[in-house]
Amino acid sequence: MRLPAAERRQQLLVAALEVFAERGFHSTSMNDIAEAAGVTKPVLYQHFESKRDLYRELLGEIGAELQNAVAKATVDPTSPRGQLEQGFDAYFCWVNDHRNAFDLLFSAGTQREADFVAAAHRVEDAIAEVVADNIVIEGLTRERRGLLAHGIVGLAEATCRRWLANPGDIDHRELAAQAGELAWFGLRGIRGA
Amino acid sequence: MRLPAAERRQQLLVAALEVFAERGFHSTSMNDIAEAAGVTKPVLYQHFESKRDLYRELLGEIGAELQNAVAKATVDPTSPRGQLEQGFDAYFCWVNDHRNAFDLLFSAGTQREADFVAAAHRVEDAIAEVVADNIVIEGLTRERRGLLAHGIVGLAEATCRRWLANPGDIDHRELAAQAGELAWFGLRGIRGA
DNA sequence: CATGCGGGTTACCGCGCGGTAACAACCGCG
DNA sequence: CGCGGTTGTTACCGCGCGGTAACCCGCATG
Repeated sequence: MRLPAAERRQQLLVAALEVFAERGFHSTSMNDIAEAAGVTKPVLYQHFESKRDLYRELLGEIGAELQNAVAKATVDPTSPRGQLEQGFDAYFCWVNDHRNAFDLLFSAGTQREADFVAAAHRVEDAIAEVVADNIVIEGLTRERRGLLAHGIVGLAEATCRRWLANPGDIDHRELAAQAGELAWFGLRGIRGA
Repeated sequence: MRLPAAERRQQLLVAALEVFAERGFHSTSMNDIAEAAGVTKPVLYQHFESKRDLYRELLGEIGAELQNAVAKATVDPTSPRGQLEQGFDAYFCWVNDHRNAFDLLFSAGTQREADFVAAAHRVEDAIAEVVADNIVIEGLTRERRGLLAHGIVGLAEATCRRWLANPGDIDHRELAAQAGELAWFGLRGIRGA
């Protein structure tokens, strides 16, 4: 069945996300994606310059979404601890609703392709920045704060992976509460230089 | 120059590690590795069944090393908090001495190749298990403990990545102290159900 | 009915890479 | 010296995949 360009493009992105997330970048051929979308290869090339281009576009969209979700959840002027927990919750919630996207960003073949890696890092950095802004400890190097923030972002990532990998269905709120506690009390314990 | 089989094999592993760590699995050809080792392709195939086989072997060796380093550092019967810090220190220290290996395990092309990913996960799981054993909080599900442990392992990983990515040369001990504090006080703050 | 255009398909190219077969040089040994 | 085994090399194959050229079809319009 034929579709107008805009819709087709969107559908291709959806299909590509699914296949890429499942099989990774390199193990996925353009044919695979086309087939998954019920069309043939050249159609893909009508909408995207190249395979890498398609992948990049996905990464960009997805990364912006996640970044946005976290940023939006943390501007709300509540207690610092609340901000932290809300941030985690937004993160986990988003992941819960976009597992494929999460896989694509942080598990699938995004690794080691220079520009891809850069895209994923940009997201992590952006989120870490938000976290870092909420770390208020006297006598701490900027660099040290950055390390802590990245550590916490990594904590969120790893927690997610374990969460998704295991069948035990824990609500993302409980998870956020736990991770939030861990991070919060951890940060409170840090002594400034 | 000609080498006895055992030595050549070892040298090939070293060369392969370097190239794989730099360019990732898929972007590295067998020719690249051979060239980096100063030989030609068929020599590689005299020592390793296939490209994947070579990669697997590297992952296995490296993973075991890291796992070992952490495990050895934590059997020492000191305070729980000391164990935690020593664990981190062993981790960071090992990474410091084997940056390529770390890259290969957790950053490079270990991507989405099912068995490769599994190898990396085995290492994380093993380390997380060690961590989990040291978490003694009443009223916590086994699953919850696992999540915390994986979170902490992820924290270590992410901290490392940020550490290596940035020029600022911080000593791995300082890093371990900081991460240890974060994790320790974080865990102390967790309330059992 | 002609016509033009947007959406799709078939069929193909070229290249790079994993992998191999066949051959060549070097060693120790009787 | 001749001889076997070990270490390397040159030259090749086949295939899969990214990417493309050329063609097709149906619809809206005058």
